[in-house]
Amino acid sequence: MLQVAFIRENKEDIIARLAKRNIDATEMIKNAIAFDEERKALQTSLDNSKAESNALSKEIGNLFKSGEVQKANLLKEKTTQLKEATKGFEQELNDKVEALSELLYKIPNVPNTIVPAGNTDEDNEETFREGDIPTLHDGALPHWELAKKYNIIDFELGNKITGAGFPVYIGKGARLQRALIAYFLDKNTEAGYTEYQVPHLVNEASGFGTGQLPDKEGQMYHVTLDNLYLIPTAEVPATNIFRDTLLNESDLPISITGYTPCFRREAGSYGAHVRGLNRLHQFDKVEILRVEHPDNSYKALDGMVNHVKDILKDLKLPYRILKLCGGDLGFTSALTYDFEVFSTAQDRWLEVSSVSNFETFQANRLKLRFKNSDGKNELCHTLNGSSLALPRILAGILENYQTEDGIKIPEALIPYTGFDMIS
RNA sequence: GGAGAGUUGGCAGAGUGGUCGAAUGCGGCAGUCUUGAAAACUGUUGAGGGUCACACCUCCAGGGGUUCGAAUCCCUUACUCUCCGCCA
Repeated sequence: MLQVAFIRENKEDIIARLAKRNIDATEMIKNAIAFDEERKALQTSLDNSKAESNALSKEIGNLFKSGEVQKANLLKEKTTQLKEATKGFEQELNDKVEALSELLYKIPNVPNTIVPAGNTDEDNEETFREGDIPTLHDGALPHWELAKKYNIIDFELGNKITGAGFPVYIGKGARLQRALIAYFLDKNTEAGYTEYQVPHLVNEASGFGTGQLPDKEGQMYHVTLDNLYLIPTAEVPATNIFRDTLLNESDLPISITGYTPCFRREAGSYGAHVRGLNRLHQFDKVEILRVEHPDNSYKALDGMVNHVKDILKDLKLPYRILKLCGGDLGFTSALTYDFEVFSTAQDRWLEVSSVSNFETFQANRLKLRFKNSDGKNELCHTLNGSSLALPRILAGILENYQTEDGIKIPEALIPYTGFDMIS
């Protein structure tokens, strides 16, 4: 969420930049500032009322000590009236604060100036493309057919055990999953990210910390008996490591990586676009996350983009990078690059990674700060990205590496799979 | 599941009704010494609101209550730990 002080000082600029998301924030911004003014006024009234009570209490204490009980009792009566007033102000203030934060929760992050305008994914700007799109043999299959043909993923079995969107990986398919996870984690740790294993269920406070709650709770599976949520991404537990923390400047930057399964309730659309591995309720992902000094966060974003590029290059998958337009940008992000791998047999691009800079948007809600060189507490910048999400990478490999004799394994993965062919 | 103890500043940890925003240690910052660093010594150092700056207000897990006055007493919720039980 945005800081009120920031809104107050950059009103026009914020409205102009939010327009890139195709929202007219004029009213919200105006209200936020007005609510804050009102909040301040109420706070002052309350403070004055409390200051008076405090002074009286002190006086009463002294009177009791010096034995002037009658005088003390007189003052006591006065405090009773003050209490009423204080309570009233308190109530009003609470209401105002709540109204303000509800409003703030609804204002998305301000897009970076380089974010292209646009409404949908059509308007995203391609910034990079690499890798050759292979020419497949006649009768090349989409990955769900390949999965069946070689008996490496069983979608129907998942239906039986749980429901749609919970595939079962079998034999070399399962081994390939495990190989990808290990490979990604190795690549990330080699690049300086510290590996973490985090819980797959989080409490309510964590859900609030990263903004899944209060609005998007429908997207998470909820364990009502214990009031815990299954994580939709490792970003939630990993980011909440830093909830309510005050770092030293020398602690920055922090780079962590972790593998988790991800659980998403979202039903999504139907048809070919959600077939097979394209969209699942449970999938595996390796995440990278950074906590940065504000001056360095965009450099860090570039670093993360380059890192993901290296991996895709290493896997020899044809991919492109998109700079997301305002309309496609996530609520909390200031700038996002999406990575898409070309799925040759489906003849479409599949999103495999999304790398974002949230600037202070997450940190503000998390209360993640560092002590800067002036000794002042300042919000950190947070960034994260997938490095990488498994299902669509798997789909990309299956489809792009298929031959008439079977599916070849990318060279970089062979040390992890222990085999070079699925046939 | 049963019984008990606890939750205090960046961290550890004292504090049982007014003199407590809170001892002490560690850490951080600044300085002395040193070619430089370490060590040692000296000073300084919680957060938020508010103000031009002060004043002032709030915060001792969250919420509520008692009281003129609460870190301190009471209720409640969450969490942590110990012992017992169960168990991978």
